[in-house]
Amino acid sequence: MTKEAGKPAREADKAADKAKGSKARAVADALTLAVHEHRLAPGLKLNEDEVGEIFGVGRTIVRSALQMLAHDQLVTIEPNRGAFVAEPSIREAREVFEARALLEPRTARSAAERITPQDVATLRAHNAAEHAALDRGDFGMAVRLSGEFHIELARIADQSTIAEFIAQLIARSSLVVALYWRRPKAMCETHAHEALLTALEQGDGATAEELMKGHLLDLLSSLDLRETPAAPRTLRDALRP
Amino acid sequence: MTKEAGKPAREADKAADKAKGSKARAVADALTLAVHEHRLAPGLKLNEDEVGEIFGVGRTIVRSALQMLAHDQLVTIEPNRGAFVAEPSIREAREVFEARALLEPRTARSAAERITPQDVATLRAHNAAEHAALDRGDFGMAVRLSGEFHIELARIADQSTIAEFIAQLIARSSLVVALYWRRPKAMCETHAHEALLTALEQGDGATAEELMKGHLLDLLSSLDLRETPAAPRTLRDALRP
DNA sequence: ATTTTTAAGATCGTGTACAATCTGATCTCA
DNA sequence: TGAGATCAGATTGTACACGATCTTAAAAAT
Repeated sequence: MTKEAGKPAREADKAADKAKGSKARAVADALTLAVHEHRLAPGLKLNEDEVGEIFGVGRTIVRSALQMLAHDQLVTIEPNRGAFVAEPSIREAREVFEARALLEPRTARSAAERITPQDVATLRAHNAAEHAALDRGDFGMAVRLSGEFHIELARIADQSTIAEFIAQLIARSSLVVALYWRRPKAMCETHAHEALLTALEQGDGATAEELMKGHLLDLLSSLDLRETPAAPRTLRDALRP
Repeated sequence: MTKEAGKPAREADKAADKAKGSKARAVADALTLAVHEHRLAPGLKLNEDEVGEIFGVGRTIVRSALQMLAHDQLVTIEPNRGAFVAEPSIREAREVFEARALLEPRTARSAAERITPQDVATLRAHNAAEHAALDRGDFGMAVRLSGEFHIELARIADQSTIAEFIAQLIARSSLVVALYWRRPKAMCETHAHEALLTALEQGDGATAEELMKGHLLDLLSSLDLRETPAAPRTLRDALRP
């Protein structure tokens, strides 16, 4: 009996599951969450020793986690310089939304065809939480929940490969929003999500696809992606705050 | 100052080849290439010490490279067990082609709108090399070149984010082909590529999009993705669905 | 005073050693 | 003989130390 008998509750084991997967994954997930909630500003330097100290792990773990994030383009690793929270260029920002425009509308249609009442309940809960966060003024949490809505949709569509891509794009979108957000008139977003939700609930795939397409265009148009003059955006300047 | 006299010796060639990326990237690229050429069979165990010995690097580098490949789902890392060349399930195989169907046709259209004579020349060279490899009976090289055709197309479309996704999907497609290929009547592929090339050369985006869509469907239909594959690859896979 | 040089400090890249874990085989007992 | 326990070998997970490289800033020379 070297091992505990059986496997206990699945939901309660979530934390243990991550710890078991690997500490590096746990650190990477924590950092990703922080990016989703806009708690890590683009350009911030992520010192390996410092991060390791915070999470109580060695530098090896931190390095592994940072490499994961670098692969998702959430951080950029400059050789012999260190890791920094990524600062997506305007071009990259456009590319991210271009990719989302290719993936998400069709995925929303698929989701509409397979959605279950349970899924609807989950999404409604997400929506409610997002509203609550906005009313509370917790913009970070609102951005995170808004992104999770899209990720959950991809998961419902039962296409884990595409869902993985979308998750990456959502994370990068959080950085894009942090950099190029125009005005806090984002409230339309939650309404867009609600309209989507009703279409999904009725199994109306075509409408869901169109709504998602429009939603992404709205999001894109709410950004300020004009070319910055002379681009004085060096890392040194970015680190000045 | 005298950098050349420092420590060139045996690593000079590799340093010149991948001067920018680290050694880990070089190892990862080499392994990826081997997968593309069907030189690494799915399910093969990649012993860290062994790989390190082959490439003349330490286990740290190998570990980093394997983590990169694991992120691309080219290898699966089982905790305390090691790394194995991935064996995509039938479901994963379908998902890969589903994702390609979403990304590549529209990307082909974009490529047609931006393609330059230089790009056409490059693609023609690729095509010729693919034909030559097939005539020579070098199927591994043919598969690799066929994949690179698609990747190059995405690059021409000037959407590096989407190109990155497609590159991942192509790599996984190589594994899928290795596992589920039906018959060596793949010659249609090269003709499909040639038809695409002419459409691209004429800037006919709509035709290119349609051709790509059909090409991907042909590819998918040339696989044997029946739910009951007579070949449960390994006992481990059979026991761990 | 400005520019170049130089040195110090800090950070990252890599190899190596040790601990944890798994696999496979041997041994014991019914 | 067969099932279960135990142990040796091997492999991965992690921490740590040393060397390489970059940044920073002071100091010296023009």
